[in-house]
Amino acid sequence: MTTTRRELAPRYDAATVEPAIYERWMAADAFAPALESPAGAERFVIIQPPPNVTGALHIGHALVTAIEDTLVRYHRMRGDDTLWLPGVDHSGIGAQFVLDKTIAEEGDSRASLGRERYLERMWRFMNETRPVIGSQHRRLGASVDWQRERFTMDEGSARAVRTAFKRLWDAGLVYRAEALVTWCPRCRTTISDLETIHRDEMGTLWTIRYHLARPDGTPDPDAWISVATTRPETLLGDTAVAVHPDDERYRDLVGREVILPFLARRLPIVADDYVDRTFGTGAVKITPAHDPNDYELGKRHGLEAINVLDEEARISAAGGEFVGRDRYEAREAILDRLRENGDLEAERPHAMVVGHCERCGTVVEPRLSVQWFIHVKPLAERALASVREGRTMIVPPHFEKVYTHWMENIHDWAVGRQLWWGHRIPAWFCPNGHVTVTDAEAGPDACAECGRPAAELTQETDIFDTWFSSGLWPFSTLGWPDETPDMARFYPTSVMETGYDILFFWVARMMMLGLFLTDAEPFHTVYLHGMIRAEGGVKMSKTKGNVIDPIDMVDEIGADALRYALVAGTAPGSDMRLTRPKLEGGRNFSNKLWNAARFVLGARPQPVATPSGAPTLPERWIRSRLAETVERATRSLDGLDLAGYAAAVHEFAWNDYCDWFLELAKVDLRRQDATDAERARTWLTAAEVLGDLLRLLHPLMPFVTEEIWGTLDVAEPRATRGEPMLIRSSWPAPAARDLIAERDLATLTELIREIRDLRSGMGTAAGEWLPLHVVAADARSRAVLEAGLAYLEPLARVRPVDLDADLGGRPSAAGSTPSGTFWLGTDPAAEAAARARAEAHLADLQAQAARVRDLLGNGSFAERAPAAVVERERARLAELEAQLGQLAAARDALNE
RNA sequence: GGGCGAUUGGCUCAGUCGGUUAGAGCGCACGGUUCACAUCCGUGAGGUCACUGGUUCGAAUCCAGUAUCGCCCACCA
Repeated sequence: MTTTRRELAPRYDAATVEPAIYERWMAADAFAPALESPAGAERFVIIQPPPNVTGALHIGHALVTAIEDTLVRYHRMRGDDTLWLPGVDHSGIGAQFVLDKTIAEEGDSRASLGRERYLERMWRFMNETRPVIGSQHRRLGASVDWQRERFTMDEGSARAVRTAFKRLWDAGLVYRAEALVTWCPRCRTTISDLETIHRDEMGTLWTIRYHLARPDGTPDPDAWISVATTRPETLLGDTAVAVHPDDERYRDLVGREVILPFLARRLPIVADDYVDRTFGTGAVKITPAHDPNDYELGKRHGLEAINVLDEEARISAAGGEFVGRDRYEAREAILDRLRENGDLEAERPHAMVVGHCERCGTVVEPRLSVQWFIHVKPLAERALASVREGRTMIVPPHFEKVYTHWMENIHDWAVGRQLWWGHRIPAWFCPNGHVTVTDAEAGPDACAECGRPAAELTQETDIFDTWFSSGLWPFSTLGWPDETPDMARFYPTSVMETGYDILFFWVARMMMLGLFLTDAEPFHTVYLHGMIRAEGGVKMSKTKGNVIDPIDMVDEIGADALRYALVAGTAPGSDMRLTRPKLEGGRNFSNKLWNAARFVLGARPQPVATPSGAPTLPERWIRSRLAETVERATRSLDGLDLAGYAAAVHEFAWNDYCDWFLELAKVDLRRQDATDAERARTWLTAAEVLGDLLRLLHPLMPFVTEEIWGTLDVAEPRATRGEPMLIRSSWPAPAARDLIAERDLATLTELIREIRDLRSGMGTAAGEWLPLHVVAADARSRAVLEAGLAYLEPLARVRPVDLDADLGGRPSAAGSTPSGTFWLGTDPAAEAAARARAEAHLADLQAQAARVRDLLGNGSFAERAPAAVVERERARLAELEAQLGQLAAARDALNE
């Protein structure tokens, strides 16, 4: 650690401070909840999406961390029983995708290694990549309970997965069936609809002639039916041609047969409503094994489904002469041959939607296979009711509609994946075709139906969709299915925070599985954040070179600055643009805090005397502003409005504390006539308010605030109330505001601002002292100005100040505030500018007064508007008229 | 083909229950060597709140429609 705890370096260096601070938190075991829940404490448990084990954290993870850590630190300071449990997801398909590429470089492949050695290799790979996520989380300041860290492939998760599946099975919610599923030929597994990305693409629509069969079974060269297709290679699997039953053109052909090219298969011509007469030729080739619609039609007409693609999308043995060729190669070959035969009637460009694998981008194929399904309707109904009836709230609320729409139209979940890395489905087959599902780690003792011994059973080779284990995360991490102390203490959880992009993948599954397995909503709030975009609102992508790496930013400007930039000015559920200036704004804010603290610590009287005397107006004022900020920050955080919280604290820190209070306090700390006791009181106020500011800001910017806190603690334990670490300190308590101090200080600052404005407009040199003449609006204002003379003079750069100015015979009053009018003694040249300004000001006030007068004169307004609103307008008019009176008097005096 | 969201100064975004003269940060202009900070200080300019119509004493805010952009969902060969 290079910084001492006694003083702050002239420049804030996040790169050295932040890691040292994290070490101190770890050493103090500051993240874990207490051993036992404190009596009377509320519970706050946040659920985070466990990042994929293989990756490095991207900017989206940094956003997750910023939001969640802010909430967690806030609740910890509030004294809630707070848990943030870290972990990583094994990411079945994603991990295999990455490992496959890695081992390919080593000259290996899935096939060359075999399942067992591949999995060994995977575990080795896991152990290499897993620590990366952890260390990056630490850099971002995540105050997670590392002792409870979990992994979706650990033993606890494995047990939860087996138990969950067994319970679903026992409840009759699991079935195994042949179905047409989406298949990725590169990942060589089934993927779900959600994992399929549909893109509009320009393809080709080919028109192909299928010749009618003659009685002897040979194709009739002169009679054919033309069908349109975008995937000619699938014709190898055709088992019919379909037309619309009412289509005059083909009425006579229904019931006859055509001969499939290359394979010479006889295909019936069937009639079905599904066919769109206006599309293509109005006749469709039917490939039940490779098209969802054809599959349905095939079932209606009892057609055979012939699979012509293997798992890598090469033509299978059923494809005759084309066997073994890649699907696109085969397509070209087939087209060439059709062309040669004169059976390719037409080809034209055709806009269509093509499905791609989310993971690898490969064009997916519908594929007929036997799959495990979860019957989700009953699960979805409960998940819907929970949200509809408000037991789980979604933030922002409009995502409830998205959630509802998806849940209402949900399809059964194909949970099996033909991969190796993941939880193997705990189902065993016996030679009699029976299925036995068990949650026992060792597998079943015997077939559940016929009693065949375990030795004769074989386990299912499919594994679970990664989201099945992720869907158990809120409770599997707490020890479920056992009734552990953690389950009792932390479940159901509080807030589940994630991006809206995985609402269906993850949130919906957690809701369904959580309700079914634990009979409780797994969390009471779903907080969805938006996506982070680059400049111009475009997606960040490596190819565009506009990716912001969070760890680079932490290195450069610090985690605090990054966190601030991510949280400030963002609304839940909407995308945000992260730009360089925004990040710099965060850095500047860290710097500002650092320097404010440097000032406060450097201004410490040596020694600090026992304070005495009544607090000054600025002291009362800053405490009142603090009280309001505490209220605003608390309300915002309780309402999950992180941007509101960030704005409240930023405004207080910069505008109230630095720009006004510290400048005013400098006057008191440096005045000659002050006693040590008074000076001590002012300084202590500065230190104590700084202490509370650090508390308020700590959830969002934990490092810089903790570092300053450490120094402040040494310099002034009263300011930290003896709480040695900020992370374990308490959230500021609500306090009463001092509205009189706020009004009185406004009297002073409004005048200062007006004078500065006038000086700036006149082009007065900044250092030049000008005489000030003031006519106070009332006795109270005059008293405030008199008492505040010592502040007024240096901050407005005016001297001497005449508080009892006489308007008669003086130059035009150049400015006015609600508490009075004033003019500056100036040279004649500047006076014209001042006068013009005064006239403009007067006109503005008159226009305002006229507007309010009109409003009040409108009978309907007085009658129908609420009394409070009317009253407010009346008061405003009175104030405007008072100011106008003063200004008019000043002008009259001049004109005489 | 459905659905959702957005549209507020040059840029990025706030704007509560409809109620003063619509705010902030960045950028811009002008001025600044005052002992916390130029990653700063002071001052200022800049907005028909996308458009049209309606409700209302009063609309950025509520309602209807239009336009543009974005996203999600969807089995048309």
